[in-house]
Amino acid sequence: MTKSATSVPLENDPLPDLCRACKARHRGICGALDAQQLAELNRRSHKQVVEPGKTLMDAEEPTSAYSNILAGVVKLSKMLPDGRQQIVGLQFAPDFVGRPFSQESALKAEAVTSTVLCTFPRNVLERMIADSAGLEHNLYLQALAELDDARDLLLTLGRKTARERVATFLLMIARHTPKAEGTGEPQGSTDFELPLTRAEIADFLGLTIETVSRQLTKLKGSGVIRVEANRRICVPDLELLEAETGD
Amino acid sequence: MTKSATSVPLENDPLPDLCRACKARHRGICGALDAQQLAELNRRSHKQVVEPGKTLMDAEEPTSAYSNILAGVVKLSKMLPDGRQQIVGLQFAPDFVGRPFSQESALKAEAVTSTVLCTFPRNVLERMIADSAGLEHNLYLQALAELDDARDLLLTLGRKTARERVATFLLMIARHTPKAEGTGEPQGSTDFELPLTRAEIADFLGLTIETVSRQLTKLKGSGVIRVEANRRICVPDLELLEAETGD
DNA sequence: GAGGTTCCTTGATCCTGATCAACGCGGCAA
DNA sequence: TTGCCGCGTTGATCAGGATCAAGGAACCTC
Repeated sequence: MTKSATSVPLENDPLPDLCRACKARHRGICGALDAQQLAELNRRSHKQVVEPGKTLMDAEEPTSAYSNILAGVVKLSKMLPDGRQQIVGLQFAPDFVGRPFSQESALKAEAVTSTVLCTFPRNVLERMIADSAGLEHNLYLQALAELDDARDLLLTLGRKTARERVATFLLMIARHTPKAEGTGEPQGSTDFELPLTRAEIADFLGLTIETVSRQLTKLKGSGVIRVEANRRICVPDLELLEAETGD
Repeated sequence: MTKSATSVPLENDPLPDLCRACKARHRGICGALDAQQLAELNRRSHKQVVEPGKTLMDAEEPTSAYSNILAGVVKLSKMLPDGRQQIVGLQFAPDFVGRPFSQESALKAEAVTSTVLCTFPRNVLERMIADSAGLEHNLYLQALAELDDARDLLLTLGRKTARERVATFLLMIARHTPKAEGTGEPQGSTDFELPLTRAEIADFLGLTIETVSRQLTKLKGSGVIRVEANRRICVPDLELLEAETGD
């Protein structure tokens, strides 16, 4: 495993530039490849910027490509025939997006923020999986991590109150926002931008827009958060927020 | 992959008896092993019968063993500190139970019905994973299948009404109950036993016992199901039930 | 048979979050 | 400027499911 794999100075890094992000967490695909495979992957992949709201993958049409997220946020959602919608997962860099070994995924993947992707054809990846055990291992680790995420969310949707759900969501985003270092932020406090609209937060938490808005207002009233702009949240004390999550 | 792998007559099957179930679906571990590995696995594993309510795995203590389910139903659940509980997955034969590459799993696994397991030590499996790509592939496929299950459940918990949730659950169980052949059951009808108590169904669907009970009564009143005994359900027309699920 | 248990159902009432509705704000095009 | 939008907030009301409460049925053990 590449626990602390930043021993190679970036300038001399044999990794294709698209793939550096993958080394940070076990959720990208590049960490497991050897130099030759990386080179091929880089040759066959292309960098892509996707604007908010655009679809990367749809339940209707079979996916022909896979991607690694280099920057931005992607939502995975499911919809009922009558239009009710549920976001079943959020993915951040350097997550892998796509559904190996299956032509379609029953999921829709959409860019939430402006998103930078490293995209490559399905057959290239599948061949690489076939002859590189490490690659499949990395994908497996990511699937296990997504499974943990999904099950945490199940607990949230099945058993938490609206207030707890919103607090849980805020904490999740706070944890996905890299801590700006040396900014003199007091210990235990954070400041971050919500990548999702209220409607998306509602679809993630199984609530309505109005309820999300009201709970944010109440958390503000309790001094747990400050809402600086619509999207900008300040958490003076993370422990206070944690105490609101129910777990 | 072993799509229809029952070409070998069972009497002449080189598979250890514990592992035959694994061939049916991509959720067991044996399908991927060669004869020698199967022999070792069989030598190091033992068959185990677990009574309803007994714990196979707990969030508190690190798991030291993995299992394959040979018969019965296992529930995976999470609990909040105040006791609220959510079942986040149900596993049937020949699913694999355990959390590779992690000492603890944040989940509790309990037998729902009387369950037959094939259990083996963690280190044996992890060594086999290391030198058999096929094994990890099978585990990966199961993780992907569990992920799909979890996300279906997310949609159910986040966006469906109580009636739809109960219908969805019944249909899920119906589909996991092997169709008794040649019993002269009319086409499209099914008859099955609920493996879970009302309380467990409630914990699975994010509802209360009372709501589950009432919705079952209402579905009965609408002629969608008949409740023959507390646990025995008869679905005269599966399409009627499907129409109640919301999807 | 009495008494306990567990599991399930049903009724009455309450409350959280949904629904319906109005409005504020900022951006943007005509 | 005037209208839009899209996005978010707030208020009033409603309703679905939770909660509280009681009781029935099946199964123990004594």
